[in-house]
Amino acid sequence: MPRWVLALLRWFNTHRRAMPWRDAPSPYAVWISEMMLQQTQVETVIPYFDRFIARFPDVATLAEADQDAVLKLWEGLGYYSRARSLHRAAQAIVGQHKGLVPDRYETLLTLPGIGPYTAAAIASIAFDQATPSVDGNVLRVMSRFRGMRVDIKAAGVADDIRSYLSKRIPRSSPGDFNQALMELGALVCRPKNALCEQCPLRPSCKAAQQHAVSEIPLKVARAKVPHVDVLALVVLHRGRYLLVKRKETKMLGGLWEFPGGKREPGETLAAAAARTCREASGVTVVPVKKLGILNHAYSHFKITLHVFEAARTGGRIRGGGDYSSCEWVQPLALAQRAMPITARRVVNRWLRS
DNA sequence: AAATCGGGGTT
DNA sequence: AACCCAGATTT
Repeated sequence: MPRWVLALLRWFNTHRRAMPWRDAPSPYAVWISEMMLQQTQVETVIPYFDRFIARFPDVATLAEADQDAVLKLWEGLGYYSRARSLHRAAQAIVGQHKGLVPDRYETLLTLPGIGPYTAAAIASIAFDQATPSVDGNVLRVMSRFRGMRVDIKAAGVADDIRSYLSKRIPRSSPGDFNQALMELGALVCRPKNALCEQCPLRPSCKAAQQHAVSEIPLKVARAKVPHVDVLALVVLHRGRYLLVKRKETKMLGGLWEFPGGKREPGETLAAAAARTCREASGVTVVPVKKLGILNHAYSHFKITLHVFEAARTGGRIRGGGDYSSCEWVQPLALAQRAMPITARRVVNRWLRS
């Protein structure tokens, strides 16, 4: 075993953060936590994890739940395909794996939402399989450690590091080894302002030796994200609000929001309001009053959401565009619907006073 | 290989 | 405002 591996494990023993899924690490808890942790910081996940485990304590409970209930507990966490995949995987585990989370890397890979990172994390942490889990932290830590002046998002880099680590991951505590590398990336070998003087890997770190820690990994310019104006219509009719449900295959799939859509070039806000509401829900409206605007940034575009109060003039509810279905919902029932953060903010800002 | 898919924390 | 986060899936 290389000397740095032992130094890393010793460091982890004294610096590991407390996390609820580390208290009683059942395979189910490890799986749920790893799904939530994809592209999401530890501190953000903790309250979601606690609520999720309390509501869905085991695989069978999750498999039997309605997707709406699963999405509701995911509300605000983002990347909602993770929740839909998690739900489908639970049903696959019940139907094809006797209700037990698979213990082999290759089997885990066959489940929805589980890729190379998550399969390795579950296999190592829950089942002591010596498979390296390579996430963004590990890519940064190891690219620095080995002095790799590369774009860590480029093809083949993860495979290279996975291969490198597979020859060095200890058979005795592979889960701790994987978690230690990630913990080190989060606490010490940070993207900016790395704390090299605290690092157990410093004696062998190529980037530290070359005074190049701030230059590795290579930073690559990102494409600028476009901006679009989006309409949202708050339609109150006979004491109920009009909501539309987004198609599963679309962004924010399975979530409920106020009808609306993108404004086309040259289109007035009022015209766009009427058109997008009709196309999304089948209900025709006239905007009555502008409630306000919300700005929001997604991964690959930014929006300004123009929120209008509108009055129904005709039409009947139906799905359309990005939307699969449509309902009139009582005000008190709005809280139970899983909504994207923008729609939830509309409720909290303009429907509560 | 590149694009898609959220929301929030950090700098 | 840019970058990043215990990535996976689709195009």
